[in-house]
Amino acid sequence: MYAAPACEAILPAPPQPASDDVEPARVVVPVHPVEPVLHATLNEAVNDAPKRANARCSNCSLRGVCVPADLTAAELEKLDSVVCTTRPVRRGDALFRTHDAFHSIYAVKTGSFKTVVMHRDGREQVTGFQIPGEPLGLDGVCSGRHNCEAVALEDSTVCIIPFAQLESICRESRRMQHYLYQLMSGEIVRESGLMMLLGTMSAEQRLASFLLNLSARFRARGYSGAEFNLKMKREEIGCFLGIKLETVSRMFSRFQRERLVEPSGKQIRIVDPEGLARV
Amino acid sequence: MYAAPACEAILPAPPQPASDDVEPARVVVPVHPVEPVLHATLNEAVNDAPKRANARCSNCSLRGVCVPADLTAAELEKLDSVVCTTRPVRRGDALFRTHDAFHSIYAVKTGSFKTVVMHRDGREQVTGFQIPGEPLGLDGVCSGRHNCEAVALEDSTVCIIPFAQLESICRESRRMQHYLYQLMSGEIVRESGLMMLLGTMSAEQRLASFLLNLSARFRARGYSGAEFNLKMKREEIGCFLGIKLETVSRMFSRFQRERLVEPSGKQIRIVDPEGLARV
DNA sequence: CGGGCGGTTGATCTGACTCAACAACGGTGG
DNA sequence: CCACCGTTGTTGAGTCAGATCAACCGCCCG
Repeated sequence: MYAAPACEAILPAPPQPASDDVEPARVVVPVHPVEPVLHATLNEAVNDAPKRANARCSNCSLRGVCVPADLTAAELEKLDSVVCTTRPVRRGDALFRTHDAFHSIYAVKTGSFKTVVMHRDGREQVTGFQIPGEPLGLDGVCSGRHNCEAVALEDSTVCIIPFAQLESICRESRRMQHYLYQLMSGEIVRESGLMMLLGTMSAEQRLASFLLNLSARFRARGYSGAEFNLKMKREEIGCFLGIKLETVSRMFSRFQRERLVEPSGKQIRIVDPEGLARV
Repeated sequence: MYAAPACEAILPAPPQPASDDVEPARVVVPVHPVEPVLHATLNEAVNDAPKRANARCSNCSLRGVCVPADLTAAELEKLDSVVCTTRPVRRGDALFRTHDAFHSIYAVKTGSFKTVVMHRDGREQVTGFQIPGEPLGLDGVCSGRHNCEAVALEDSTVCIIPFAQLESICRESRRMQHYLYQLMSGEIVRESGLMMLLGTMSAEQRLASFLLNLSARFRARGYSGAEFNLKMKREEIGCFLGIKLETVSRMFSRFQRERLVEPSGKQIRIVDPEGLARV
């Protein structure tokens, strides 16, 4: 389970020899990226306006994470011409809401998000947490409206990728076309894994899976897989895992007692990953 | 909930004015399609061999269900050139298994399937049931291997759609390209709905949702939405809904007591859909 | 006719929920 | 700087929905 997390695949798992270029080494140090302050002074209106700026996939530190590592220069150039804007989203604000018209998909650039689907009776289910390099909004293609809401867990930025333009790139580049199909298929696989988690696992196993999965995703991005900071609160974790917040808290305590993890508030250190996997 | 089933969307919900052509009227009669006998005499070997035959989307009774209703003649012709084979699958046999190499996606033509993901420790989760017109195998695009196994619930047939060829059609036709993205996105939405079901609903609500969803899907295909035959057994329903077979059975009994449904074995008559939706 | 499978129902048990109290934390204003 | 208050997290006690274990029925099929 530790080596091959079943749920929440690390993006799909496309041809991604990855780490044979300079990128990972450069981002390996910070357990957390420094929170960008550039938008801390922006007011709400400006906050919502996309910012045309250094949003170039060709020199983004996440190249090879949210996009295949081996695109040709021509393909990268086309991507750059489409993915030309980023947008800051403040902690607690929604990037998009359920039933918003769908125009773009997004890639988390910095920070983190949760996606939430809700029932008319008020019931909510968190369907995922997204960290840098991970996609948002793929569920909107189907009906032309977003099916869930994406909320920033901390001050964050996303790259905006207008879907119609992405589609036309994909008609020209076989590689890009296939990658987009892989991305969507990966989301399907991720959700199947979660159905397995929700349908068959005990509360203890759910939390263990969750921690190992997050750990693997952080590691895959060059952050530490052994120690990380959970930006989401216990209630959101519970809502994601299909259990109550008190149960989440109890399971954390149990793991601590059993020397599996060392939680200090939101900061989590995974002490015994094999033990966690055995739960 | 009844009018707009949250989980298991009826294929996505793409531009599908549907019923303004002759198809639905023609298939409206049989609550069950007559089970095709053509392959009942075939032996196992032949059974596995795809059959090149009248697999033409252009005159398939499911046109407008598994493919947009308003494709141009040219687009239909291209589709026909790719979707040229069907394959019978015997009850209990697998169309594909987890880790099989991915080459094609499939559309159920007759019969029905379940898809199952499994954990190395033997835990299983049914991730969906597919009826005629519904797609199978989209989860394989991501890694190039199937992520689940698809098992026929009765003697069935599928249309085989080689994915590489479908991709090249999609590079030529904007409509087809977008439809395929919609199809995959629809699967993502369907699974989100199921996560909501598994994460937040009581056993009673799960079964009610399940029945209403099946009902809507049958209805959308011209079958009766009020009375249908569950090909899957109680255990499979439970494994899909994340509850035990005894609980499924108890909930059926409860629904019968409350005059919501009239089950006689696998044949189900929905008596009070509004009541079911209120559960 | 017998055996096995699928389904139903009852009795008991238990993991997670609910309700409740309290501790720790972070931000705000005096 | 500290006092205060709302939010978030932890822990305990009691309850309940659904799991488990078990008996039994009906049906199909050899």
